[in-house]
Amino acid sequence: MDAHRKDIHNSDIPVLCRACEARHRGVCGALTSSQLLSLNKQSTRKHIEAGSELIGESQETSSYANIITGVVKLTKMMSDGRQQIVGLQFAPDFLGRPFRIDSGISADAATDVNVCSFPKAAIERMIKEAPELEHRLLEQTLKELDEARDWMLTLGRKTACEKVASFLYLIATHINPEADPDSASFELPLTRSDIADFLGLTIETVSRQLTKLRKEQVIVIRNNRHVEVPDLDKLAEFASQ
Amino acid sequence: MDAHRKDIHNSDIPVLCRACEARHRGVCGALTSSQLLSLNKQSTRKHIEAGSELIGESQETSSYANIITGVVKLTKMMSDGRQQIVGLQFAPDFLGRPFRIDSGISADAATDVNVCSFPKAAIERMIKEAPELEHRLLEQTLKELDEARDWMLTLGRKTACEKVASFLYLIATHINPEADPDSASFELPLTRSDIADFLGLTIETVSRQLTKLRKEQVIVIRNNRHVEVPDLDKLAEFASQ
DNA sequence: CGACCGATTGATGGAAATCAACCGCTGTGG
DNA sequence: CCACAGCGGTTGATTTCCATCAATCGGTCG
Repeated sequence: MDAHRKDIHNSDIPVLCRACEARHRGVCGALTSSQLLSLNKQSTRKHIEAGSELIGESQETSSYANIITGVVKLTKMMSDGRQQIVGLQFAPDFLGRPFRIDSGISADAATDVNVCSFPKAAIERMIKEAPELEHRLLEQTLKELDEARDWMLTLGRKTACEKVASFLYLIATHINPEADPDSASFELPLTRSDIADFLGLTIETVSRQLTKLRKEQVIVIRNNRHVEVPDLDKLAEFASQ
Repeated sequence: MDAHRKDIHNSDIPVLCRACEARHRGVCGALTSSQLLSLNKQSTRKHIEAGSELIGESQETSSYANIITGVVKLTKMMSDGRQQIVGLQFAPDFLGRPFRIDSGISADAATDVNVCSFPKAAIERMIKEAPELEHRLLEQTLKELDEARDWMLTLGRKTACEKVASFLYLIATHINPEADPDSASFELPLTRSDIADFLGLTIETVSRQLTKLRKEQVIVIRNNRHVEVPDLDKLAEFASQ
């Protein structure tokens, strides 16, 4: 992946981009430093508070964004109010659906979120100039497809307990990818209600399974939100994965 | 989409490609007639019988393919035997995971299938020459991602009856896309067992819901496999979509 | 302090899984 | 030719897991 990075020195990299993960693991890694500079002129950093909407369900959005920090949830809703979270996105994921207005999905900030936002047109023009950018988008889309299909197995075939364990495992391995691969300690980015919507369960069942995992000593729960996992392998067993 | 077709006349189009849907709606539409000709020299038509495997779960596959006719099911399996169908593919879908060996998915012919198969290397070389080809792959991948997320809502939040109705609606609208948009009549490409694995149910529940829909006069069942839907809108209501 | 919100826990009900019997069809072999 | 085994599918009886309904807890904010 690093082979695609056109820059060797940081000399002509925009200040805001220097520490940005999107330039390494994200889509911006596909750009030359001059392209990065031009895109940077049109980009703005934005802070979005937990709970507010990034992309409306079928409202047209005129910009794309990279997630800098925080967690974004992608939700589908039925007309009678039932809803399902169909994806979680972490830094440095690319946010926004290229080449189509909408697919009945809304994107909301699960936690406080910082994004780097660009006009749609700027990205689409740049795609034409840099095929490598489209390649990165394909890579991310394939990754999201894999994740969606993994989750389909969880939704369709796992028990409530396995679902909750799978969720905790997912968060433990995504919220801080560089951390210890054996144990983990983190703040849950979702409320019980969100977790239920992600797992196709009710909040009561989520709560019961969490206390079950706590009693089985698979996890330690501090403040309803803070979770510690002393042994990730053990958690994976409970998740059947 | 037609704007991308480089050919006006059929004169220099390979015989096998002339009637192929992949050249219109599929990935081959991204190729010039000379590229098509060169790819065609390396491609072979293959017939696969219902039930046999196209891509093993983690075995490396050295070729990609376009589906000419038939239905392919993508399956994920757990170590204890539970399984979930995570996608169905119809003509002229592209088959095979670009840029990665595997993602724990196996592809099996649900019905008898005809494919047009190419060596992996040929496609990957052609992607470098024709960015438009990668664009088509991105389009298809985004479509599959949308479908996967739609299905996540079905798996997580719908009742057994809504799931079965959703499945019938999916088949009715995909098996013959050009047909009457109001009613439908088709052979189910999946067994009851496959349907159960697609819906996250058991075969018994699938069977019960089918008879329920039959008694409610939403569908007519002829030979266990042949289904008629006199009113697709009514079916969509039962599917809550 | 009390209202409110998110979360937990308990009691009960229901939808789907499980267990089991049976149907209709096909192919096979005595 | 018929007996019967095998397979996919249906139907019935029972069980189980999760949803639903309801009460309570703990923390925060006005």
